[in-house]
Amino acid sequence: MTLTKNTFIGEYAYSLDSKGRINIPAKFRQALSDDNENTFVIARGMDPCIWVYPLSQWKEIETNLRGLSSLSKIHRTFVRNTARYASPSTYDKQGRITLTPSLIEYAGLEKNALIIGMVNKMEIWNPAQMDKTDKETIKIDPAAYDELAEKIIL
Amino acid sequence: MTLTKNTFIGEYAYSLDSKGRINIPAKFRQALSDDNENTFVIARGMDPCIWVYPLSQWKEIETNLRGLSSLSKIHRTFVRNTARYASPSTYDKQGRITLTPSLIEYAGLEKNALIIGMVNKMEIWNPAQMDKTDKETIKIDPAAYDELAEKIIL
DNA sequence: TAAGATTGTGGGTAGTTGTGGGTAATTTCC
DNA sequence: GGAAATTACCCACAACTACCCACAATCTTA
Repeated sequence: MTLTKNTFIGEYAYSLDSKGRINIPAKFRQALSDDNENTFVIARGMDPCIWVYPLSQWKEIETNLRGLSSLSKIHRTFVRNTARYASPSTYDKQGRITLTPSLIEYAGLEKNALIIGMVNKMEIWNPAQMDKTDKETIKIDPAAYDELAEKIIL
Repeated sequence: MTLTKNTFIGEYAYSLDSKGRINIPAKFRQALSDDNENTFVIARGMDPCIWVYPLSQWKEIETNLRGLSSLSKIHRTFVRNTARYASPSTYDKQGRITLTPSLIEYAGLEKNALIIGMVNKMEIWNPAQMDKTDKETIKIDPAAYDELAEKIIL
């Protein structure tokens, strides 16, 4: 059952094979709209994980990046860091995409991987790193968190 | 007799089968509006239970989540924690949805389960856990209750 | 009250999904 | 230009999931 197009939720435990390929959950593939041509764009996440965008979503990001002036150092740095490690990846007949060695290293991926739906994109984590990050969540300001929940959750 | 569409009240004692399926009370299914396509979205509750939203209700949450920028750490964490354990589930010809192992574990569900109407969604509880939580309710600040009474007429 | 319809529960089966590996085409480097 | 390495495409299989049928208990209706 697919919800909204290009929308991803849920968590999946998959594995990386010796060729650096990883399966995209069938539900996520089915959620892709046709104009994505079976293609995702992988990039460095802000957390130690890989971000996986549908191609169409990434194109919007590119448009936004274009709008940033290179006169600003912060902008230049942001654009560079975002674009630098990004790479398109079309999934094969079995539904797998190939990750780049650079991103695998950045996310500290080994055999096991966690794929997490983040609504407009997905994240690929090393399970151990995810655990660690989960534990740090506790340190987040509870008041700010509750305020968010108040606004978002029904 | 169904009251307002997509509105759930009442309590039901059902059972979880070996495949992780649970019946949705017929009254609740009949209360679903057609645009839900016989589908609910299950997610982690704030209490140790499973929250079950009508699809249309969940889509509103998704829209809200989309509005959060991934540049903010607290936003990322919030989106992840919310989306991660959520999963759509269409009920079968017998009126059952399938729960995910992760949510079954989170709610501590075994054979018996309590389904409780929460107006805009429903909750699935382990009966023992519900008892325990009931007892803790006594500890809730009476002043906060009074404040609510100003807003809600019983 | 009796017959019929509906509801909750159990289980079987066929199609789908995730994973491993092989082969051909392409690219890179000497 | 040719060999080695890399990449893209294809096939195969095991595990799982979604769909289907069956039945007993309960509720509805005539």
